[in-house]
Amino acid sequence: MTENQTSKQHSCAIGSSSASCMELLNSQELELLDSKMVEVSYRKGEIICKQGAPATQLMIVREGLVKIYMESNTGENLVLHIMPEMNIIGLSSLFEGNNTYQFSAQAYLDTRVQVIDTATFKHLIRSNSSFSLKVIGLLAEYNTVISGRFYCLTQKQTYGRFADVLLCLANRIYKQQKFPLHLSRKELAEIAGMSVESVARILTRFKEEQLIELECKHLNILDYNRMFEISQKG
Amino acid sequence: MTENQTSKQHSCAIGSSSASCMELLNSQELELLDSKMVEVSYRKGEIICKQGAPATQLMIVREGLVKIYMESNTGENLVLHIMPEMNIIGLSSLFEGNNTYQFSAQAYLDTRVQVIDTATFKHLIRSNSSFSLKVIGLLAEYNTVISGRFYCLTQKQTYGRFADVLLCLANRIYKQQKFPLHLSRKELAEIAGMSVESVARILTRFKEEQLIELECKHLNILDYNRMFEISQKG
DNA sequence: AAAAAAACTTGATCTGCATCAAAGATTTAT
DNA sequence: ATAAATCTTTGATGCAGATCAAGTTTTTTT
Repeated sequence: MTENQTSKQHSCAIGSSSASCMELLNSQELELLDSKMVEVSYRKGEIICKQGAPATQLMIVREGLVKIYMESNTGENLVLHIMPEMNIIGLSSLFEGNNTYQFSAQAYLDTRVQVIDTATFKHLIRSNSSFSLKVIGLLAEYNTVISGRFYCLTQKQTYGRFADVLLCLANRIYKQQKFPLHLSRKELAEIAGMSVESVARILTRFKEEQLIELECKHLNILDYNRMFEISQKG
Repeated sequence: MTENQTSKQHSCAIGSSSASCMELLNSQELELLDSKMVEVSYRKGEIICKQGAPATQLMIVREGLVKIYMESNTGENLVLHIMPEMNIIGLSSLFEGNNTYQFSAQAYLDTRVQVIDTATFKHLIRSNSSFSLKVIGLLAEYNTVISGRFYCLTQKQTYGRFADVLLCLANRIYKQQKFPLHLSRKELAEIAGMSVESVARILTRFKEEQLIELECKHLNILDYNRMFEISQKG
């Protein structure tokens, strides 16, 4: 399970860098931030922000796991990004002339965010060049994450995509090959861009082939190399 | 053909804002830029940068049209973005720890670019906060463009996707409903994420239904509203 | 603890679109 | 101008994966 392997597969919904850009602020800036910032907690499943709503603020994820997605008229959501702590929701609404959220955000788990208005955030970018460079890095990374998912969902087929999702969970969230599967089949299906039935079929197939083990809601990737192979071939 | 309609359809490969961030530099910074910058011309079809190659420089498109795409092992390319002049190639390779291009770039038309090393570019970001804010805006826009295409190619089906491409060409590139169709069926297919045969079939169908007119390599969108409707329904 | 609801699995069918194939049109080379 | 190569169109076939349907398990409610 080398990081090198992970980086090649361009597919994961989660970025690799920890987005701790707040560390770069000086005490005065931190003070400003503190005075302007509000902390909000969301329960699992609650909507954090809604596509189309006025984007007057950014949200920094401090704890939990957030799904960033686009809503379609058909009711099917397109998951763009999954954000663990230290990521920033709404950065791409920062660009001029764009005053609404392009995406919705929902809590996968109980989540705590810090809300900051865009004006203050822009002020910090202006006043602190290291901070600004870090924000650019963050946006660049979000770009890479979305492009990777784009590639994965359009070029690979179901087994490859699903292998990708499992590897992503193992590598980026739980950081071990055996992990608790909090997500429902429906949520997995949404992330992998396929039907619930396909998820069920692929899981049973993976079990049959001894690729994974699934007991008491814990998933164990038994053969990491073959799983990686499947994710690569598509 | 209102801009409002255009903005709703989240599908176009081309951004709307002109990325003239260079205007924000002062004379000293421009001098630095000039001394460091090299201009390179590419012929139609030539590769400007290659996925996986070391990303030591950025390229500012000054003239022409550039395709940004990911290469897959199957030979099929995924078009992420189409950049007219005043866009910057390689911004998303700016993030720390990422030293290779994630995408390839190829000239659709004869193209002139200005090449600048990332170190100098980062220096400019640090020294000029307006410039840095503009770069953030640009990256945010690229994010939106890619997400829109992601949505379009995964949620809509062939007719909707193809209508989108035609509208994108009309609105963003040629800025009129009748325009020269320089792109081959193969290139159109690549942009719309479908086979060449599907493009041919859809075009004849659109002609039959009097939605478009195609003579002497000029395409005319006869019924903009219905085309828009098709692009929306998917 | 029983009943109701939701989540999951498995098989059967349907369909959008790619692929294959072959003919016609256009461009490029000779 | 003719031949060769490439591009485009149109029809026939095949397939991955969605949808439909029905049964099973798990979770929630009462």
